[in-house]
Amino acid sequence: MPVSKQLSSPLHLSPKPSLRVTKSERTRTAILNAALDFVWVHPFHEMTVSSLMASTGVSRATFYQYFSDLHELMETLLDFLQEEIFVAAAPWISGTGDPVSLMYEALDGLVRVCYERGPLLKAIFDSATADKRFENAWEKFLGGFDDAGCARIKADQEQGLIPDFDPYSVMFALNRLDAYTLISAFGQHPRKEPEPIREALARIWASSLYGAEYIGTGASTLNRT
Amino acid sequence: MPVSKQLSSPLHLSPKPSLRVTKSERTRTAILNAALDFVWVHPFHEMTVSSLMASTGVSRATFYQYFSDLHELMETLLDFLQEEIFVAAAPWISGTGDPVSLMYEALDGLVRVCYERGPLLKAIFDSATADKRFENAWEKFLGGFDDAGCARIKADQEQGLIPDFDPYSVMFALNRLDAYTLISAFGQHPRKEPEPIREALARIWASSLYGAEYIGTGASTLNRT
DNA sequence: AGTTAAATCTGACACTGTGTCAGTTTTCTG
DNA sequence: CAGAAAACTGACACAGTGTCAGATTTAACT
Repeated sequence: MPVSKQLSSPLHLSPKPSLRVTKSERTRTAILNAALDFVWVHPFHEMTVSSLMASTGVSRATFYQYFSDLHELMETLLDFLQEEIFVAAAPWISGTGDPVSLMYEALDGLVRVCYERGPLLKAIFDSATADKRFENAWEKFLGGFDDAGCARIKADQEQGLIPDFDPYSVMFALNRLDAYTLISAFGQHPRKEPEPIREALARIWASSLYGAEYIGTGASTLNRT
Repeated sequence: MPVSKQLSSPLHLSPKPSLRVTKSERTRTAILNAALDFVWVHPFHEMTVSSLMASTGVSRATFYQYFSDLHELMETLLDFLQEEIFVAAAPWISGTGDPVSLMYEALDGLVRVCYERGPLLKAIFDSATADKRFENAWEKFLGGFDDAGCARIKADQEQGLIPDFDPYSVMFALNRLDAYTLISAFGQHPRKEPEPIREALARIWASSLYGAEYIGTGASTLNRT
């Protein structure tokens, strides 16, 4: 019998550490954690309010006390993931120092977070295709990176580090590159190995922005888990 | 009153030109065309069998004589689009001559097709997220380009035209770059302008594969519509 | 500890959309 | 133009959604 590779279980949320933890807070967190567990194993389109609430012990109707529908639930999880991704990408977006090293650092962190959260990321992405409001939220999320990255390119262009081209459309494309590559690679079971993906993204970013001579400068920290 | 930019209407399918056009063929084509019309204007998740059949004049139950569900319908449209995309991408995949020019030519055709078919492409993509079988078909579609592009990279690496790196993961990433960039840019109303997108993709491909010195070599044919 | 208003939860209902089937109507072949 | 095959249909059972009036539980305050 082949030993199947065990998935690491998803990180759970815990209620805000206030003095009194009300029942309401506990229930809400239980629902969110049930959703995290669910999407780790099942594709988003199999998620129903019933299947979710079954694993919490409270009734289906209760779900609607906390979320207006499944998309609002997923939007909450996006907020949570967004935070982690912002932190990871921060170096290149707002850091100071050598832009090329900062870019490698940001990409490194981004790959790590997306690898850890792979199935969640994919579920969020999938749920965005079935709801107008959530799709807007997702596009705003990506759009934030378009604008921030665009600003960084302009700054580096003024310093002569990046050749002169339309920063917006290149940034638009590079962000979609990251998003869909990471979702494809890490949103499935089994996930692809992170290291080759990180190298491919780093190569493409480095050569497109700063030129071939910088390729391979960045050292991966992915292996010190 | 502001004049809203008119969308060009979607190209329709016609039944195979055989001697006798049976009623069955006509009905099937009518359903496919109704779907083309529908996704040009509405997002995929608003498509129901009823809404589709309403615009054909035949009853809802008839739909199931031709397709087992909406995803099978979309799979049929994918086959149709796939053909156009293969033709567009053929130069770089299997053409002979200067690889850099061939790459520009393929990218040029790809952008043109995806611009013309934008909303259809997006609808196909969206429907793939809600069905296991169709998701596999979509991944096989992209996977075909991964393999073909990979072979081209290897061939060009042996000729010293492309630096030595793991061809698979770079090709994986570049294909996801194209797919999601084109879907994002042209799957919405209004679509983005094709020319800046083409330039961004061409820049990224050229610098990642053949090096900075080739950027800008390719002349666009996008404007001779 | 006991009371009670507010917070939380629930069963039951109306609704939308799916996929199927027995039976009717239309097509078109010989 | 007869009749078998092809095409179509109304009606049904099912699965999932979102809502609401009322039941139950919580926890704040004597």
